[in-house]
Amino acid sequence: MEENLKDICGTDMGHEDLIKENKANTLCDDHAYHLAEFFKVYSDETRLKIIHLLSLKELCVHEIAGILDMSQSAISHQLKVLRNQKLVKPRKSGKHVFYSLSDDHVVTIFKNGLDHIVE
Amino acid sequence: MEENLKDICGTDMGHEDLIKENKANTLCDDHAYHLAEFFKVYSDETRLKIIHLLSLKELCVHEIAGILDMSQSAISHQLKVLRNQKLVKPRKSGKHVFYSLSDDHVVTIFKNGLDHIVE
DNA sequence: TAAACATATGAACAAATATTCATATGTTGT
DNA sequence: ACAACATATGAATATTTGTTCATATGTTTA
Repeated sequence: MEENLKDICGTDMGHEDLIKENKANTLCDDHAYHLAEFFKVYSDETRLKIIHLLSLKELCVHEIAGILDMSQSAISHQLKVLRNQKLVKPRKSGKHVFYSLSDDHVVTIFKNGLDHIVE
Repeated sequence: MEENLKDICGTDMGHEDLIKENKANTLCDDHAYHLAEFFKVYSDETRLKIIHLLSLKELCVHEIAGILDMSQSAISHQLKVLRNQKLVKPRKSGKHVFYSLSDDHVVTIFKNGLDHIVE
């Protein structure tokens, strides 16, 4: 016997109506895009390690590369991503460029995530 | 004239010593991996839209596909990712499978992210 | 000024990821 | 039992993303 949609979905609407009804409620493309970009920055191991290091101390590019045992180029590319998304800010000093976190929000998000995985 | 490293880095250590010193402080690979996985789930537009919809109402696969104007297969694949990471849970009812969010944490993370991008 | 060092970046390559397509499994209604 | 429907999934394909390599720019020191 066919189950009543009201029983299934808690609504009187048929599936098609429900679909039409809810299209208006969809997270808009613009928000979805930016939100995805927001989370994407934090979704890479290297970037997370960089964020973690910078939460402890301002560091220049080759120091980060040395600590993480990665090439200067790889780190520089990732710092560019972090810069573009305004998570870190550079400070030029002679031939060095020192990076630090833009603000406390970055650490907050990082720590919130960490709480969820160590739980 | 060479800048003293103390001036540059706020430490007496040379760069090499600093690098050695800090390797111990690096976010361990295991944590980095899991943290990246954690954020990765939220870093896709389709998954974010699904999460958003499920925060409003329990829905079955073809309803989600209908609302988002995407193929059943694409949605099913993404639901698998969300299931694997325990963000959603399935409830079988006849030939339908209804999905809902596993717990409030998911919405909290979603909303925290949204706050950052609309600010 | 030349050599050494620090960083940034474009291009090439490799790896990961999302969607489509075809199809298998299982349930409902006739 | 059969047809229609709902979902899941493997394989193929397209796209995105991360790293390497080569090199350009700019600063310091000899």
